Amino acid sequence: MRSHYCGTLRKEHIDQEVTLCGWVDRRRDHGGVIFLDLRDRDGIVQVVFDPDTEEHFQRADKVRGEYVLQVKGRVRARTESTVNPNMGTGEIEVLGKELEILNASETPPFQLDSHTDVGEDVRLRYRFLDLRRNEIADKLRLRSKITSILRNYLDSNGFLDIETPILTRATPEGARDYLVPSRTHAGKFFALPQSPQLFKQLLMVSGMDRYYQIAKCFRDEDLRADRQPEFTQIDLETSFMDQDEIMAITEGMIRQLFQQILDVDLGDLPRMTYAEAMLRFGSDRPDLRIPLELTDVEDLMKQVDFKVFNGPANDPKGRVAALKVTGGAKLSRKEIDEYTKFVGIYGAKGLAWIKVNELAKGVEGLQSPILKFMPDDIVLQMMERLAVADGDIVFFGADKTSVVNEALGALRVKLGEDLDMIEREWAPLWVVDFPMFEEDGSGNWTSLHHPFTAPTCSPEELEANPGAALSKAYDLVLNGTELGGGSIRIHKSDMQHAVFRILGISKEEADEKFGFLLDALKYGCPPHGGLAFGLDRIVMLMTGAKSIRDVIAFPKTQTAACLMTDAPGAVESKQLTELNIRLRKTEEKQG
RNA sequence: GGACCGGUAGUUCAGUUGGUUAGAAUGCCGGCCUGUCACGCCGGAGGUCGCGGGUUCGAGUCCCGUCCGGUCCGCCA
Repeated sequence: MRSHYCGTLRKEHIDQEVTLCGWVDRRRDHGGVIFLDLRDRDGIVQVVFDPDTEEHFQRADKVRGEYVLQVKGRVRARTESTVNPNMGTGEIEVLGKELEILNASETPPFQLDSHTDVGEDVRLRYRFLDLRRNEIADKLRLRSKITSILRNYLDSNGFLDIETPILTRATPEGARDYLVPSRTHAGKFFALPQSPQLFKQLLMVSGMDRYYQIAKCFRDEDLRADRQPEFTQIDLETSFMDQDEIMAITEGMIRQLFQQILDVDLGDLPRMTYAEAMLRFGSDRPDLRIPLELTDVEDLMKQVDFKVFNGPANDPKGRVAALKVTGGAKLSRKEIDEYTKFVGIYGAKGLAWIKVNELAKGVEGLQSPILKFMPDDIVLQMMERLAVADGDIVFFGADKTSVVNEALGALRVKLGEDLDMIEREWAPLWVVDFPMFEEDGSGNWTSLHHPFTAPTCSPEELEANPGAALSKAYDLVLNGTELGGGSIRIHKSDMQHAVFRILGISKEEADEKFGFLLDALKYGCPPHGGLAFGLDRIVMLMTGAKSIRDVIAFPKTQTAACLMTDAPGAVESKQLTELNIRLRKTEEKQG
């Protein structure tokens, strides 16, 4: 039906007869001449109809926005004064000779041109129209290109694309499962996978050696701007590769991706231990674009009355840290109050600060509501350690370590953005040497990664001191976003049982939930490990999208609903009967 | 589960201390126009102020509840 895509026409097509198909983006009727901007997936081109072609001119007169047209005409150069530099096709236009209306359109609920500002709820209700806009469609096109490059890389490195089940059983990975009732097993449920974790490990036991999958994953947890209930992972697993080898091959994948899509060389990715990241940035996914760091000052503060910081005094589980902000003394009292409120979100009970006005005057040159609670020599020692200069401000946090890290870590990022301190466009790194376990506050251990992650020590050492154990886990972080993470897995039964014991999972429970994995470990399981990248987040970063919804064709709202299909919906009682399900609450709203 | 922001014409928004007939822009409809490109000019239609209750002589505006959309905390690798 067509010879060219609208957006691809250029000067070299001049004098060619073309047939175009597309939608009417805009129509400008000048009485004696009608301009139609015709849009398809590749862009927009101006088509001109004049009364010489009377029948077709009359049709062009009847055309409205979003009508679907087939246009035959000749490409011609625009005169110098009518060139439009804002359009890719702005140097040419198509002189329309024939116009066929393939379909009419009602007036759309919102204008689809690039100038329209429209609420996201309306866009999501009419997502099929929203996606017709090139600025949205372009993100999906880039997503397709990204998956294509990743597949090529993995294919050429010997990875096999193998599908794993969507209907599976509940996994222990922490998140709430989406459940699917079984008709043939009354009272039992499938779960949708939170990730293909156990299946890919079993594929290694099977000798598949290198596996990958672009896998849909499901987690029934509350949403965020970068979290959807169903999302996509680039999931991979390898046998007989150690941690460095896996990191090297996946780092190569991400570098090639950025090279080919954005022409950006990410270089060799630096590595940082989890402990260093927490100490310097208060986060295990530090945004290294921002030149601000936390500094421990607990030793200096030992003699100081901690009540001024609203924190627990000399708590061994606490942390006292400072965040120096270069040039931050210009912040107003009101702005500091805003930041105080901001850190309150993370549980900080206050935000102490010292402004450095004129360091040469010593303590006299400082300004702060907390100075009167601190000995002068301590203050000056601290200023020296922080290497402050005139015009700086220093913020302090003193509380439980987790509160200080989260509050000052978030404040660091916010100040970096607010004060326009972002130094470079891309700052990737690996975070390594994660702890195996963390304490949940009531003396129980939980996995920091997941229970199949291998530690760096023996099972005996692990059980002797779980809190000190490190794991062979690694996260790839870019601009403060965790792009992906993985680990070397446990491939021996005694280690897996040791981990289960530490986590308080009984032998019976382990057998019931992961009997198949424990069985597999008995029959020659190779050393193996892998990693999973969040495709949606990668596409977000590469397109600059602020919301994950912008990189998913049909996303869900914050309450995990689809405004277009109105899912989830009620079902007929017959269906429930077949599934042996009775609803506890009678439904007020039907249909 | 919690904090905060928003919901007024198809769309994006304004609406003062609670006061008479709820406005603007854009879109839409009709007319005019041969070089526009977010065309222009003239005219017109278009409203359950999210929903329910309350206070009041009087509610878009105040109060309570509720639904929807969003950002975040908790949660979530």
